[in-house]
Amino acid sequence: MSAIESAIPMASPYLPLFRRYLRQQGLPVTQQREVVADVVFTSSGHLSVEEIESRLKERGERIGKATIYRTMEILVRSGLVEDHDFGDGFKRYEHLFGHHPVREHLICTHCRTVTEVQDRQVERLQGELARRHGFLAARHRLEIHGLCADCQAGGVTLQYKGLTCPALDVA
Amino acid sequence: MSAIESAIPMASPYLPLFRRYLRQQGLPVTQQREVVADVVFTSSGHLSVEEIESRLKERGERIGKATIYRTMEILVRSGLVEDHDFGDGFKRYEHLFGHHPVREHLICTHCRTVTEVQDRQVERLQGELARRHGFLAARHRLEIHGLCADCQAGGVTLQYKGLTCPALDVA
DNA sequence: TTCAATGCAAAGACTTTGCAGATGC
DNA sequence: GCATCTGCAAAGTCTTTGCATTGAA
Repeated sequence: MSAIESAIPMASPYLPLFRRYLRQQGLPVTQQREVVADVVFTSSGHLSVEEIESRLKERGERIGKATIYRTMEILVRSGLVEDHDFGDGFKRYEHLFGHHPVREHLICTHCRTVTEVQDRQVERLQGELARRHGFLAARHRLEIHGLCADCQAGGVTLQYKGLTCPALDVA
Repeated sequence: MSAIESAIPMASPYLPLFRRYLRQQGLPVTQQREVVADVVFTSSGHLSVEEIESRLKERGERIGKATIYRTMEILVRSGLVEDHDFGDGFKRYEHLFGHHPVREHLICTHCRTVTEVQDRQVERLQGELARRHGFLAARHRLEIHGLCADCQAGGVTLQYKGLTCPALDVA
């Protein structure tokens, strides 16, 4: 192995894909881009930029936030990574290897844990709704908000703080 | 009509609900809260704070942004208004009167138009997925991203900019 | 009168941008 | 070598917070 091909020990087997994408686009394959991509490719779950940054630090890499943001933009554009917005006020990123793209999420409103769920029916539903509106569907995202099993077991209850039946009860 | 009951001309018939909620919670019913709520109740679609602010200016109201944010928080808590995050980098608000809560959205990736869609199947699916994971579902949100009919007619095409088949094509 | 809300401006959190120096090709 | 990237810091955007003043009850 040459130094160029194995600059990163235990690099993700998917890293070459990103290299190829960069070359296809005429973009330089820099060390920073490779390391950032590798962190994302070798992590599971939904990473925030802050989490990516701290994993880089664990590896002894000192890469500026701006570079991380710029690299994430390219990764998303490449189709190798997807970004999510769960309403935390910042984006989260997830690589698309190793499983069918899962876009169904159970989000706990109490502990903010996000659980991935797989279901083929949503795919079908997406097609049906899109067709009905002349819409060309590319991807979907289903979020179900509520309480996870752990929080329920911990005694947390789901309280609806609003009015019981607004429309029927004009005083 | 007393001045108190009709401070706002052509006020939304739902305004009294918000007044009642405030009293229930022991919160003062202020002019600002009423006007902000009325703007939201009498508008359709998904309003950003900036849009709310400009509609207030059109009415000749001069209400600080902080007050708008604080009022929106209460409105969401009251259950009369729902907040959305379509990934624009800011929240949007929608009152829940006049129709079933619609949480299915077709989002055009080109012109960013959001179309509401109604479908009962999603409700059923939510229950099913939640049950399967011991999750207590409160609400859901289904976003389908793609190209709207108008943009398609306008010649916009949905291009996948990434690699054709990443996992099978490691070079 | 008394407690809370308002409005302003400052601070905060996340993200983007500008530019001098470094690096890929 | 030339174009592009990187890293830092500054700026930008949306949102929250602190505090003196105003207002509801």
